[in-house]
Amino acid sequence: MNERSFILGFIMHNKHDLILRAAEKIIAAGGIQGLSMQQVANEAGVAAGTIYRYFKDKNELILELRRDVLSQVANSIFADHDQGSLEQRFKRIWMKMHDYGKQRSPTNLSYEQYAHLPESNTEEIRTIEMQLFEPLQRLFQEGVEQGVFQPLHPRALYSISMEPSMAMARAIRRGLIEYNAKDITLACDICWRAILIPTPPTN
Amino acid sequence: MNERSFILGFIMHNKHDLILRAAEKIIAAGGIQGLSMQQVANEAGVAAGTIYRYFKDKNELILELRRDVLSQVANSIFADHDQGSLEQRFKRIWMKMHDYGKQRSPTNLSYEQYAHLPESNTEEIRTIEMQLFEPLQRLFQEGVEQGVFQPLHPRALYSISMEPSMAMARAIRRGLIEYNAKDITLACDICWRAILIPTPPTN
Amino acid sequence: MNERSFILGFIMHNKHDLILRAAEKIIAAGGIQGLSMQQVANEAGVAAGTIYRYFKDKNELILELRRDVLSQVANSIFADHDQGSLEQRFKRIWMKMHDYGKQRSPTNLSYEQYAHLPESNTEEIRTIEMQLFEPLQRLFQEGVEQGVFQPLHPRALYSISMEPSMAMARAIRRGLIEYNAKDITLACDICWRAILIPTPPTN
Amino acid sequence: MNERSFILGFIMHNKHDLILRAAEKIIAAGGIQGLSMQQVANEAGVAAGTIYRYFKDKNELILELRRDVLSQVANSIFADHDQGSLEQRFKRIWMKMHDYGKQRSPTNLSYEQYAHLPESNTEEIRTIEMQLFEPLQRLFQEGVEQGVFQPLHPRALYSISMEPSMAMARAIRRGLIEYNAKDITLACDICWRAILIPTPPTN
DNA sequence: GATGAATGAGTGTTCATTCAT
DNA sequence: CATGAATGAACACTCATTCAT
Repeated sequence: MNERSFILGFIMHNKHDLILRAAEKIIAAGGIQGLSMQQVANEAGVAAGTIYRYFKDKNELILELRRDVLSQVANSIFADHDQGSLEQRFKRIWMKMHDYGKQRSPTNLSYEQYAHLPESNTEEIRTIEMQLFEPLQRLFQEGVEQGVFQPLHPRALYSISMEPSMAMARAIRRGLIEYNAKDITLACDICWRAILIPTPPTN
Repeated sequence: MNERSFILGFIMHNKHDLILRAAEKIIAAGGIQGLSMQQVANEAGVAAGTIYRYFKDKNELILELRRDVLSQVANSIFADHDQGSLEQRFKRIWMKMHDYGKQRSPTNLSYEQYAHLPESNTEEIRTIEMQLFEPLQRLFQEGVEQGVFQPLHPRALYSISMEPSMAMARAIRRGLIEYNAKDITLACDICWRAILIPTPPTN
Repeated sequence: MNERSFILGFIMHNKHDLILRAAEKIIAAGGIQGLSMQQVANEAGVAAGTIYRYFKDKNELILELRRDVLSQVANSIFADHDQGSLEQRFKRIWMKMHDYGKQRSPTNLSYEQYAHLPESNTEEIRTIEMQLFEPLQRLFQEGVEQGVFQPLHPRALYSISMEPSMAMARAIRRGLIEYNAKDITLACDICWRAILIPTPPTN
Repeated sequence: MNERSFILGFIMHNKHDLILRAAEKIIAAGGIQGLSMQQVANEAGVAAGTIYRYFKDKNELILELRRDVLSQVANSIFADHDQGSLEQRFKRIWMKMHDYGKQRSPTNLSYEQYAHLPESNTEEIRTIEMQLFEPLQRLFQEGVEQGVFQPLHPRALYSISMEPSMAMARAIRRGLIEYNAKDITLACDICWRAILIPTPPTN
C-alpha cells in the first residue's frame, strides 16, 4: 500500500493518493482511453500542473495506479489466507475473489480494465502480479505436493479453478446471469473438486 | 478498381478488408487506445481519406472490425460443432478455443482487446455475441436437460468449463506456463468432468 | 446568356449549364461557403470528375456562375428598358428590381450572396456589372443632362434611388416588413421624386 | 496573467480581444469563408489551442465577433443620437453611417460581411440588431407619429433613406464614385427630404 | 467523354505537458 | 509548493482535384 497520511486511520488525504483515486474513478467510469489529465485534475480538485509534481507523466500515473489497484485487490482477497485446510483456504479465496469481482467499485472496475491490457509494461507489472498472487501460488503448490491436486502447473490450476470465479462475477455484474447464492456455492465447490485427484471409492 | 481478388483463393484484397486487417493488426499490437486513423492508413497502404470511403468514421471502423473479428473467431471455433456426443462436442470446442487463444494472430489478439472492453456498444454487439456463441449455449442446455450437467445457468457452465480454456491459452501465450500437450488434454478433461453430475459408483 | 442547346426552346440540357444550375441551387440554400464539388455533382447528376471537363476549378465555376447570375438578373430587369418617358423607365426598372429581389428563386438568392462579397475577382466582374447595368447608367445620365435629376454621379443617384428597391425587397423577403402593394408604389414614387430637382411652384 | 491592460487607455490587450481583433482582420480581408483557426492564431500571435480557452469553437468565435462588431458599429453611429431636432438627428446618423461605411477598417469590412449573410443565427442576432438600431427605429416612429414622415413602416423608411448612406459609402470605398463632400451633403439632404410629407406651398 | 476511387493537404479540435507567476 | 494559461503536436475528418479505367 502506498498511503502516506491517515485521517482517523481511514481516508488518505495527501495529494498523491487523491490523484490516484481520481484517476481510478475516471477509468472505472470511462475506460483507460477516456482518461485525460484535466479530468483527473478536476476530479481530484487540484490544478493540472500539480499532477506533475507527483507523477512524471501520464504513463507513470497509469502505471502507479495499476500497481496500487493490484495491491488493493490482493489485500482484499488474501486476508487471512493461511488459516485452515487447503479446501477452506481455496474456497475462502474463491468466494472473496467472486465477491470482489461482483462489485462496481472504482477499484474493481479499473482493475478489470488493466487485467486485459495487451502486454504493456510487462516486466515490472508481472513481478508485482507474481508477488501478490504468491499465496495462491503456494496454495496450489502445496496441493500438488501433497498429491491432492491434479499434477499441473500452479498457473494452470489457477486458470481452471479460479478464473471461473472472476468470470462468473463479471457475468453477474453485467447482468448476464442472475445472482443466486446457492449457485455460487455450487460453482465454488465444482471448481474445488475439479482440480482434485479423484480418490478411488472406498468400499 | 476494387473487385475482390484472391491470393491462393484465400485472402481478400479489396480496400475495405485491407483496412480492416490493418486496424486489426494495430489493435493487436498496441491496443484500441493506440489506434489512429493515420496509422491504419499507413499500415493499409492507402491515404487517410480513403478509409472514409469505406467507413463512416472511426467508431464505425472499430465496430465493424469487432463484428468481423467476432465472426472469424466463431467460425474457427464452431466448425463441425454438431458432430458427435456431448463430450466429443464439448472437447472439440474446448480444444479449438484453446488452440485459437494461444495464437499470436492479429485476429486473436484484437479479439482479446474487444472481449474485455468496459460496456461499449452493448446492444448490437451483445446480440451478435449471443448468435455466434449459440452452439455453445445449446450444448450446455442439452446437457442440463439430459441431467448430465450440473443444474446451472448455461452461462455459468460456460464460465466454469470454457473460460479456463481461454485463460490457459492466454497464460501459455504470455509465457506464464510452458506448453505441454498432455497437460492441455488433462485440463480439457478436468473441465469436462467438472460440470458433470457425479454418477454414483456402480458395483 | 450562355445556354448551348434548347429542348422545346426552353430548358437547357447541356452539362455545363446543368452544373451551373446545380451550383446556383446549393448556394441559394446554404451560402457560398457551403458549396462542395461533390454536392454540385450530386445535384447535377454527374460524377465529380465531370465538373472539371467544364470548369477549370472551383474558383472558375463560382466565377462563371457569378457572371451567369448577373446576366440573368440584368435580363429580367432591363427588358423593354428603353420604352417611354424617364419616369416610366425609372419606375419600371424600380418595380422589376423590387419584384425580382422579393423572390426566393435560386438565382436571386445566389445573386444576393455574390453582391456583397468582399472584393473578389474585381476587375472582370466589375466590367460585367458595368455593362449589364449600363441601361440604368444611361437613364441617370440622361436625367442629369436634361437637368431633371440632381447633379450627382449616376452611381450616387443609383445608390439613393435604386438601392432602396432591393433593400425593401430584402426586408420583405426576410419577413421584416409585411408586403403591401400600395406602400411599394408609394416607396417607388418617393424614390423617383427624391432625385428630381424640385421645380418652383408655378403660380 | 490575463488581466486587461490598456495602451493609451484605449486598446485592450487581453487574449480574448486579441483573438477577436485577429479574426476581424482576417474576415475583413478574405471573407468569412476564408477564416481558419490557424490563421487567427497566427494573426493573434497565439497558439491554435489557446483560442479554445476563450471560445468554445469556431462557431462561437464567429458569433461573438458578430455581436462585438455589431455593437462597435452601433456605438460609433448612435453617439449623441438624442440631441436636437428630427432633422438634426437624422442627418447626424446618416453622416456617421456614411463616414463609418467609407472606412476600410477591419471592423467595418467585417461588418459588411456579416450584414449580408444568408440567414444564419437568426434569433439572437436579430434581437441584438433590433436593440442596437432601436434609436433609429424610434426616430422614424416619432417622425411618422408627428405626421412629418411618409406613412410607411419604419423599416421601409430606413430602406429608403438610410440604406443609400451605406450604399454610397460602399461605392466610394470601392472606387466607383469619387468622394466629394458637397455631393455627400446633397445626398444626405435628398434622403432626408425624400421621406418627408411635402408641405403645400404657402402663398 | 464520363466516371468515381483515390489522394493528401488542410480543417477544427483535443490534450499532455510546461512554466511564469 | 501550487496554479492554470499557454503551447503545439497529434488527432479525426473533409474536400478539391486527379487519373486509370
